[in-house]
Amino acid sequence: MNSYNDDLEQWLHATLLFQGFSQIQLSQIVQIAQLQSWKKNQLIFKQDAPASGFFVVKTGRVKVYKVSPNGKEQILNIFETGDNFAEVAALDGQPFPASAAALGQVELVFFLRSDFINLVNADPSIAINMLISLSKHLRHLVGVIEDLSFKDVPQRLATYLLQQSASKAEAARDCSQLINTVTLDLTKTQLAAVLGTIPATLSRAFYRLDNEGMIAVNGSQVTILDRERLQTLIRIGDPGDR
Amino acid sequence: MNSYNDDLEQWLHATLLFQGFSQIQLSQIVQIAQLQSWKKNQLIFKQDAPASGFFVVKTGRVKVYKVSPNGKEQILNIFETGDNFAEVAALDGQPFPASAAALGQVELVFFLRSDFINLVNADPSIAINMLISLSKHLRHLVGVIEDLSFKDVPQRLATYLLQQSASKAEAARDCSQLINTVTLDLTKTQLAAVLGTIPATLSRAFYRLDNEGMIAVNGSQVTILDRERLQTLIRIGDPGDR
DNA sequence: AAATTGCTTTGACTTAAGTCAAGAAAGCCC
DNA sequence: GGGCTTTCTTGACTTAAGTCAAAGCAATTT
Repeated sequence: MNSYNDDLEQWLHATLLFQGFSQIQLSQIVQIAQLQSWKKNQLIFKQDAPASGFFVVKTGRVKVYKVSPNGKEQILNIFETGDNFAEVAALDGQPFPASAAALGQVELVFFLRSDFINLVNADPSIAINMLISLSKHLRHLVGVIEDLSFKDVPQRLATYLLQQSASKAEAARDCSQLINTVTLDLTKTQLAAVLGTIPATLSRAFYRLDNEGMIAVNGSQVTILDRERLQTLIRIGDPGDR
Repeated sequence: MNSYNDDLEQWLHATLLFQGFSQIQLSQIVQIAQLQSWKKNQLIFKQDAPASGFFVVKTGRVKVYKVSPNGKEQILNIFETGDNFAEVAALDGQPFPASAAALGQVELVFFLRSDFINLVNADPSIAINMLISLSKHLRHLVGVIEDLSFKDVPQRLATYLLQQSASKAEAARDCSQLINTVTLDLTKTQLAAVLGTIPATLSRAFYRLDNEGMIAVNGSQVTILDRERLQTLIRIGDPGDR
């Protein structure tokens, strides 16, 4: 009950997972919360390892990913401040279905599975927000499947850029201009793993969209030059001459 | 409170979603349950339509799938007796992320979103089983992504056949022999849609595994001749001469 | 049983994308 | 800033898998 815990309580109250919770509930949650600190590229948990619990991102970003026997990496999701991840493992007690690693310096709030299960059994209403959270993750994965199954790499890239642009536009109410420049917050190797491809192929996809005048690439700065054509590319397929 | 409802109550009690529920809870649930009957190939709900509620399969099978702008179909999951689906839409109220259709004559138990939300608010413990259910669906989708991202079509087919064989072996305690014959309970066109490919490509994958002596195909009867090689095919890639 | 319909296989072709490797660019550390 | 490492791009090549279309089967109906 020190001010440190009060801070954490305040902070957790602002997350999607714990919003709307009562003071009593929050204080119970804080009591089982454990703060963790991870350095860049550290492995947070590994695929098939026994599930210990779940996490909320305090600061930094985390990638959740799978690695194939051949070494190809597929990033399933990237979690940022306020997001929670690995609830699945905390709920059903099965091993982690994927691995997680810190994309940079990361602070996490960790909840041990057994502690959390006790809490939910004592007060099931705690579980309700988690349903919403799981639903969101499920929808995201459906989107990933859609991309992998239906779209070629340039289409996936176009989809990604428009999504980034949209979420950036939503975050800041900067009108028109800035919305059209997306600053990639991943290396292109990481972006390739998000889009289910490899760096060489992603590089060629950037080249194509740039070459056809839909975007202008300058390092990690990508300017959207022709939203329309990017959108029709995603819907219909190749519009340009080749 | 007639015998009809009693039957439904009994039946629901045996499903994963409602197991462990009290008599009181079950009777509340039965009160909001609606029985639905669908004919083969009927559309149960359509992608992007407003979410009305969720379903439990009483009899028959249902496919949940997406269709690309080009008309390619990707089946996300096939649900059988006792399974529930579309909980996501019932929980977050967002539109359905995919479509669902009856694979044959189907009986469903339908729960209207608003009815169910009321029930959960009144008694949050009802939500706990749903967490497990969502976790299962999430894990399944991760598996689909893994297949699409890492495996070629013969590998996905091998994976499917071994899974079917394993689940068949689990269902019946028939030893050795019968486990090695899998009867496809989908048309090959549907199986192609499950595996994220098209009939022509699936046909060639069957040919390859057959030709290399790993399986013997005879219509919808597939006999597993060499489990070992199927397994190494999935892990490492191509073992045979070509 | 003939006929319509739908499912499956096959063939020839095209194309997207992975592989491997080398060079270019960018970032980082003393 | 030089040297180191990592990331990114490009080229030449290979291969998996989609496309289109035709033919072969199967199943169902009348």
